[in-house]
This record gives sequence, structure tokens and C-alpha cells, in this order.
Amino acid sequence: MTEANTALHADAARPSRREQILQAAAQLFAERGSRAVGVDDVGAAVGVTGPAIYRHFASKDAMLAEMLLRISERLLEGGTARVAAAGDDPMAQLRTLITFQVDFALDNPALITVHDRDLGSLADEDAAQVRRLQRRYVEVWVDVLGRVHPASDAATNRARAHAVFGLVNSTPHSAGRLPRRRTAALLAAMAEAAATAT
Amino acid sequence: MTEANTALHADAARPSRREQILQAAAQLFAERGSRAVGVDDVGAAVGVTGPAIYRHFASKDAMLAEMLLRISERLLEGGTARVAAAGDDPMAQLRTLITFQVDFALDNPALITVHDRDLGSLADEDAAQVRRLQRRYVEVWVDVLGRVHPASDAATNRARAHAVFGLVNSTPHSAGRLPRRRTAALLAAMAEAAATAT
DNA sequence: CCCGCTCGTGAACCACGGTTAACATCCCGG
DNA sequence: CCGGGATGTTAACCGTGGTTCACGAGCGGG
Repeated sequence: MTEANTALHADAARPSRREQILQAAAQLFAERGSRAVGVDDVGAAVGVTGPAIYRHFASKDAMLAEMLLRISERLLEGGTARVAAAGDDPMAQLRTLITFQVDFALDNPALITVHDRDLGSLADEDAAQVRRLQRRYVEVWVDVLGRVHPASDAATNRARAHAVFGLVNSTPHSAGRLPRRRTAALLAAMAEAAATAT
Repeated sequence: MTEANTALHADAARPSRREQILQAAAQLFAERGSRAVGVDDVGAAVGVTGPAIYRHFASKDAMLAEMLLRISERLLEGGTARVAAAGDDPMAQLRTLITFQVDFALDNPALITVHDRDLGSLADEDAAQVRRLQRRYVEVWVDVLGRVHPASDAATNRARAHAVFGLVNSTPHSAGRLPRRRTAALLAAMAEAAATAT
């Protein structure tokens, strides 16, 4: 694990074999589910044999773990950054969160799919870590929603946040049939209407 | 398969062992994913050993297939029936569809979860059949949405329908923390706002 | 030039889990 | 009372797939 500390920077560099594997695996996992995809499949997708994977990852589970951790981190970091940059207006904060989530979902349909389907097939410790990050991201939304809906309690706003996630993340199930611009606009409008509904 | 034709009636009768298995399996599949739960697990959940399952189902896949087919059928039948009984007002039809979907999701969180996560791990023929039923159900929504949004084309309304499904089906991810009545009301309000957003 | 590290390969190992086989048991109809 | 179907159990079979092993090939630096 000597590269664990540099992983966050390394992926920004040239797409190393390691990154190719992660990307290909995300695609395959999204299509068939992580359990249905073999290491040989992942290897074949990047032009190597199955066992070659173990030069880059400790195990198949470690791959999935890193994948999910990265997604959760990107969402949390991106969400907090956007809110911080949006000023004090709650509605402005909400809108920036929505467009962020919509863009993320449209840019990474595979990651979104894996994110909330294969969390279950993860080692307890990794799953807990992912859930921690998820929870913090949800809290970012809950805070903003709390300012938009001063009369609602946190539990209600949590349900609101999850509902908006479900709405926006529906993209992978209906993607491709509509040009991206229109999809983004439609989802953003629906999400805002849903999030602000009494 | 001598009981195939009476299956729809039989499950309404006393919960036979067969029905117990289906229900327990749905629960387990929802929690861990169909691939992660073994035949022994399902058996244990109803108080028998693993191989006993094969007295009631041809295979584990057959279990999943019947499960998904039933869900899809119930949604399609329920949806068409509700719309037919709602009169001519498009908004009334939309509202009845929304409350139907919300009630279904709140009543069967496990089925909803399995429904759109384990469709991939199904034999091609069964998967195609399920997808056919799903498509017809979506079309029920698209028809209604088409009358609510006369200016939108079918592709847009399809995306709208999927987004509303995602919103309503987010229930399993946030269920339990809020009393059911409040959850139902909140989801219905959000769904209607989202579905009618321009 | 050659050590040693990186990245791969093909073969083998081994555990897990779906499935089948070979018996019990219970219970009902004749 | 008896035979047979429904329902289970335990043991065994066996394909699949994750993982390890022993072994190259390329390659950059001392």
C-alpha cells in the first residue's frame, strides 16, 4: 500500500494501468453488478489477464472499496465546496447542490449505479467508512434544506434529501434517450420543485 | 408447473411454505443482494434446510424470476386499474398514480429494492419478460404525463416518469426514521411537484 | 553489464454455493 | 392397514471464480 497516500493525486496524472482498471471495473460493475463480474472480465477489459489485477489491488473487494470511497469523497468535497462558494442565500445553495448532483450523475452514471447498489457487498469496515462519508454528504443537504424549510425537522429534511437523490440518480435508468442538456435542465427543474415542495 | 395458472390466487390464500420462501427471500435479497444470499440462508429464514427449497422452486433463479415477475405484474395491473378509475382529469390520474406508487413502495420496500437492483442477475428470457412489463407500466405514466404536459414529447415524459420513480422508490434508503403517514404525504407532495414542474 | 523492480502470464489451489441423490417421515385416501 | 405423494434431511458432486505461485520480460540506474 505504498501508493495509498498518493492515490488522490496519482489519478489526476496520466491514466495509469491502475486507473484504467478502476474505470473499466466501474463500467462492468454498473452493467452486471460487482458480484457477477469476474476478475478475468475486468482484466480482459483493459487487455490483461485476470491475475494481473493483483499487481495493482490487494483483492477484488479492495477495488470496490476504493471505488466507492472515491465516489463518496468526491461527492462530499464537491458538495461542501459548492455550498461554501454559493453565498448565504439558502435557495442559491440548494440550486448549486442540485446542479452539482445532476452533473455528477450525468458524468458518472456507472459510478452512481455502483454507489448505491453494491455497497452491501463490501467488508464491514469499508462499508462503515463509506457510510460515514455518505452521511456527512447528506448532512450538507440537510443543513441547506433546513434553511429552506425552517419549519421542518431534520428527519423530514433527511427524507427530502434522499428523495432528491433518488430523483437525480434515476439518470442511469433512462439515460441516452434524451440529449444531455435537456436531461440536465429537466432533472434540475424537477429536483428544485421537489426539494421546495411543502 | 401445474400450479402456475393458480399462482395468482394461491398466494392470496394461507401463506403456504412456497409463499413464505418467496417473502423471506425477498427480504434477504433486498438486504444483501440476490447473489450474496445462499440457498441455505433462504431455507434457514423459513426454518428448513437449503435443498428443501427445490421442492418448491426449480432453481434459485426461478425464485428471483417469479419474484420480479409478480412485482412487475402488480405494478402494471394496479397502475392501469387506478388510472381507469380516476376519470378523465389528467391531474387526478397523476395523483392516483403517485399515491399508488408511494403506497406500494412503503408497503413493499424489499420488493422495490430487489426490483431495480437484481434485474441484471436474471436469465435473458425472464429479464426480457420483466422489462416488457416494466415498459408497459412506464407507458401508463407516460400517457398520463403526456396529458399533463401537452407540449412535451414522449422521451421527455419517459425521463420524467423515471425521475418520479427514483424519487418515490428512495423510501427503502430512508425508511423507518419517519412515521409512515408523514413519509407518504411528503413523498406524494414532492412527487407531484416534480411531475408537474415545467 | 547486470541487479532488481515493475508488470504480466499460465497453471494450480481451494473454498463456496447451487444442485442432485438417496434415504426418512408424515399423512391422507382407498 | 397400506401405499404413495408431499415435504425434508444429510451427504456428496462439481462448476465457478478469487487467489496464490513460479516464472518470464522489459528496463532504468550503479
